[in-house]
Amino acid sequence: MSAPQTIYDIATRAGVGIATVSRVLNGSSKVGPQTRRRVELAMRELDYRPNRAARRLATGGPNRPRVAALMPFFSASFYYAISRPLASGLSAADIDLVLCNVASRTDKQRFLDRIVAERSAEGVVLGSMGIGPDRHAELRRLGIPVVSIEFPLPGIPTVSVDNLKGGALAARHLVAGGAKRLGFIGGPVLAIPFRLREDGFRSVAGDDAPIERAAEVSPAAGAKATAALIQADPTIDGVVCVNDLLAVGALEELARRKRRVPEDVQVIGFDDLPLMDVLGLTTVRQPMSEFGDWAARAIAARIAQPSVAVASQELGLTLIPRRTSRTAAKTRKRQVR
Amino acid sequence: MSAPQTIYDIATRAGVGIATVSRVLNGSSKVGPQTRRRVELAMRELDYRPNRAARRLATGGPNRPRVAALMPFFSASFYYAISRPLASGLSAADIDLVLCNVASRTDKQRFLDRIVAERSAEGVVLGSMGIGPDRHAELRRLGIPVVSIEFPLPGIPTVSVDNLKGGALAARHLVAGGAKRLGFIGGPVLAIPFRLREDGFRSVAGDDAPIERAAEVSPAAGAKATAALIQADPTIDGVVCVNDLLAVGALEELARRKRRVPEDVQVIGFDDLPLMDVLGLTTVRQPMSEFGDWAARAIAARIAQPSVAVASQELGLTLIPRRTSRTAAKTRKRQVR
DNA sequence: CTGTTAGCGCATTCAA
DNA sequence: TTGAATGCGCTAACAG
Repeated sequence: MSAPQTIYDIATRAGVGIATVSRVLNGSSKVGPQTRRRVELAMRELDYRPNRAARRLATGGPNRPRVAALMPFFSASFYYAISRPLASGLSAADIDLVLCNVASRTDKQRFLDRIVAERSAEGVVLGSMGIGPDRHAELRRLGIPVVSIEFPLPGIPTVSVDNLKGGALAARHLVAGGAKRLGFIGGPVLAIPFRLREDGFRSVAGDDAPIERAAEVSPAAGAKATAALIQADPTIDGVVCVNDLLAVGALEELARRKRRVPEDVQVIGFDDLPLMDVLGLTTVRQPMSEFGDWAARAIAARIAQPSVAVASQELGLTLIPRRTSRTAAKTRKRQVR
Repeated sequence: MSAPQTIYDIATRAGVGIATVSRVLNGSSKVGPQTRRRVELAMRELDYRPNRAARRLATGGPNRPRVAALMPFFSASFYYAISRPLASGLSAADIDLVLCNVASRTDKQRFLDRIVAERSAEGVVLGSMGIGPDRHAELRRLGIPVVSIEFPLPGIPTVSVDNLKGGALAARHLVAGGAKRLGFIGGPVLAIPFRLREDGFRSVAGDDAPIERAAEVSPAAGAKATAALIQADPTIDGVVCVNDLLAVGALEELARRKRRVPEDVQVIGFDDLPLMDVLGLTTVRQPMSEFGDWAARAIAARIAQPSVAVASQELGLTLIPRRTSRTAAKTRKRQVR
């Protein structure tokens, strides 16, 4: 590719003034057809492309802020549920949302590098991921506020739930339903929330309870982990899953093995994703849409008033009993915190 | 709010030079603490916010294009499935993706107004929605390319499927499974694809086949429509749904009425959303991720080479037989087109 | 450590 | 219809 051309280059090339170039650029009708053709030709020949920043500066257009949302967006519909209110909230605050689908650690760094190098965002929303203290310092130096969803970071406003308590809640629910031997299906260990739920589970099921960690979060992985769990201990009659998708896989595997749910084995998930009601999965519901709402409000506030701090918030978890667990004496929804 | 301030304003206010202001703005360490405080104070008092365009112009940073994706993003996970590859594809092409969640007609106009007024995007991706010819002309005058997903528009490259054929395919599948009396659950009439599927259905089920149109696309609406359908004609033994979510609702309603699926009533959906395999729903699969891939490639190409046209493309539909339909003599996946 | 000066690329007067 | 000159708000040398 050629080096960036300017209207001067193409004006010279076409033998006209820059004003004329600008005119054809903006589709002004006050340009002779002859001239227009010459200019258009020159633009094509030089592979010219207008500089956005210059245009906006010149036109004095509004200076709408942009926030970059970094999330492993498409790994689970969890983020979908968060993005919806996030997008709406930001839109209402007249802020543009730039989606950054983070699929790997390098992805994340690439996006962040860009943001600081080009100052291409006035705010950053982190979904389920952290940033190093150096990076944080850099962003704060540049005055780019950051808020986090589901990933507590020192000095960064965060919205989260008590995952430790949530894991315990799930385990206790199955125990209340009569489960004697609990197993746990975890997720990738790097995910802090997953680890906390696991710890919570342990706190009630004991340290010797069998645990399987799925490498990825999908029904297939959940099925595989379930098989491993049963192999490890055939007497298991309660499976706590770190996430709904995994739980769905557990259900599939159990059906395949002709184990009745919840009679033989109870299953509980985490999140309460869309369609889980249809599937009848008992789960611990996360307030996903509130996550998005909060993030939108928080980042908008930080951008509007950099000087006033916004406080982190911990939201409540709700146990949603459905068909995959036994309800001892009419268990109802139970609010935690 | 106050009128936009510049660094000159705050420089004057703080009694320093603009360079110093710029320095504190960028977190340069070469500023006396005393001076810095004065500048920061002035900035706060005047509610100063830097002009992004000017910064970028001055720094000569890369001129990354942005494309605005206008979709009813969060109404169905259908768009989620499309956005994923769209985001990845654009990211690979070094293009920013700005999400525009269009919830209403006015929303759409607002976003488009902005784009033309502020030239805030170098490309537009339309998801399941059209634009008027005047708007189209305006965009083309400004040299902002547009591509469309699932909504054929004259003069605009579009990726789509043959919905007419798809509707017929679904109906024929149920007939092949032995259905004698077919009913149809449609969606909002304004949606062209929905209407086409309905027409396709009609072409095989006949004009007198009962049809219910759900006002919104959700399991609840599907259940309601199913009830109405059965009320209209209790002998119905095959339900073709314009969309999977509606089909899920149909399944629920049928279960509630103790009608066996597929023995008493067969059900087929459209899309093949995530988890439909788990639910065992027979459906007509749309190549959603290919939609996103195509859109990313198409808009990137248009932006890179405005002079070369890109052709519309029609993708294939696949029938996915599962547990909610009867397979006469081992029906296999059938590719169309 | 701080101020002065000169562009960045473009839209837009104002004359011609 | 066209061109020359001016400024958008900011960063980055360059002096002091």
